[in-house]
Amino acid sequence: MVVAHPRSGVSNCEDCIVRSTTICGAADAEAAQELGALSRAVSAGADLLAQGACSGNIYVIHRGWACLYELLEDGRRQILRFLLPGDMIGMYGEDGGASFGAQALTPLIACVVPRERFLRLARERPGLALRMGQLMAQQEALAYEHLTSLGRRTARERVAHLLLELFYRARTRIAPEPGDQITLPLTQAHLADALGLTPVHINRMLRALRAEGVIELTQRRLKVCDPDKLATAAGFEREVNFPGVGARRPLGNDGVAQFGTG
Amino acid sequence: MVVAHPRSGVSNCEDCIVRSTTICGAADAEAAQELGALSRAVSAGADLLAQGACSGNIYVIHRGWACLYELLEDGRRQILRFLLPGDMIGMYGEDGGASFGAQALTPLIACVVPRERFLRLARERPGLALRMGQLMAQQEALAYEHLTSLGRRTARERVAHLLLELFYRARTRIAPEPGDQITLPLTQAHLADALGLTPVHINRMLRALRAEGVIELTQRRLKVCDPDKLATAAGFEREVNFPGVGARRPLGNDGVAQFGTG
DNA sequence: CGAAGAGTTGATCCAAGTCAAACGTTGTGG
DNA sequence: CCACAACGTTTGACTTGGATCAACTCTTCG
Repeated sequence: MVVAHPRSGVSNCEDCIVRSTTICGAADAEAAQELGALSRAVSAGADLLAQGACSGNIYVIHRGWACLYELLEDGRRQILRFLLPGDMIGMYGEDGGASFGAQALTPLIACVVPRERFLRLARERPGLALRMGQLMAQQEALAYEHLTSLGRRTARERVAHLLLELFYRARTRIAPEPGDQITLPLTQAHLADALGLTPVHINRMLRALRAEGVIELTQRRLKVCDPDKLATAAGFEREVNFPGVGARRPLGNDGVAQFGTG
Repeated sequence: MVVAHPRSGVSNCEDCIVRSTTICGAADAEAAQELGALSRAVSAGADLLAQGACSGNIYVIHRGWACLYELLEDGRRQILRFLLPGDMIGMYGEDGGASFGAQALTPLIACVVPRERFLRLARERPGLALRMGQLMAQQEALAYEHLTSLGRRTARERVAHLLLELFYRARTRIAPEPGDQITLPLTQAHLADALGLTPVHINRMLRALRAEGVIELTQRRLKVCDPDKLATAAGFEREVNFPGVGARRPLGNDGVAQFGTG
């Protein structure tokens, strides 16, 4: 259920760990205050934004995971993007209702910015508008990378590619955890809906990667045991390159420490 | 081959038929002049922008068709987007080379805007920056629609969906032709690379649609004989809805005249 | 005319889907 | 604290949509 946050607005924009990576990084103090003025808490599994709804808002993820999805009329679902802290949705107009929905995957806190308010701020601050364009360009590149996966990569490559991307993104957006692990709050059905496969087939690909000692994945935790093998399985032959994540590093070093520092 | 346009800049921005639909629509006279100052002609089949190149430019298609693509290391190709007059590429940074390439499908004229010049203009003109964000949001929505096709639609649905989208987009971007036809300068191999299928299978789907009297497609001309059947084949059950194209119309009227006038 | 590219067709194969049945985990309420 | 329900994962047997392979034909254009 959607619940009003006990106190409107996130507690403290100055301490926000994703501020520099998101739209607020380009906002002066006054604008930042307006952007962070409202927030909403959503429980895991509930919709932050229902497909077809007219919310009139932009949402910036503050804490937790969500996914952007499209539902077809017969119930098939495509997950378009996983949303991490700092990610933004709602820039696309909603005449006739939002084309895409967003569902919380964990308990979620999102900053709520009425679209009109954002436009007013941005009309006076070119830096804000440009920053938004830059973020959208990153999203677009990420969407294209995803598109290539669905169109031209095998099931195994898709799974490896997505795990690598999520591992990398989570490391840069969420306070790092001890060891080369991340919390991955997704079911195999989520991976299936993101990758255009069935949960059964996702399961087989994951088991294979586990059997080969490439990853460990249990109880919502992902550990990348062999980053190079995972990159190879994802189809990277020379270097790891994630347009839209801002990540590019040569292959050939072992260990995981390089991730997030390039 | 890439050839310098005989006279730098397109002949006349005032007469540009896509001006209002693209970035230039938000530009004052001075900015418009700077945006249209340089252009480049590219012959059919040549790259406007090679994947991996560092051009430092934004390109706005002025005349002709192109496609944005990603090439995998083993030669597999994914077409990410078909570019029509008014479409823009190159907003995403190119540190280490462009992640995606763009190839002309017909003789092409594109306006060339050095990225630094655009940023300078946009820093002084919030309207320009906002317009860019709006266009990118449209592109993003279109990319998501494409993503859903590759992930969750059958081959037949994908083909019908893409034809409908291209038919609709071409009608709004290119001077309309007599009859319910458009020029579609694509080979079946292009459709295959866009839809994640093989040319052989594209051929079978097209033949089926032709045999059912839904479309006619010969010699680079597409005629939509039965728009409702095509919409149904694309998976639309109630209304045609193209996020990112700005098109939404109810099903149930015959004829094609409604397209492009909504 | 002849060569290269694009479209067409049939035969066969295989990656991923479907179906079905356990088995594990998690959370909840009695 | 246990029992049970709901949900997620695993596994095997079988099917299928689309790929692959291999001709052959039709256009286009120099």
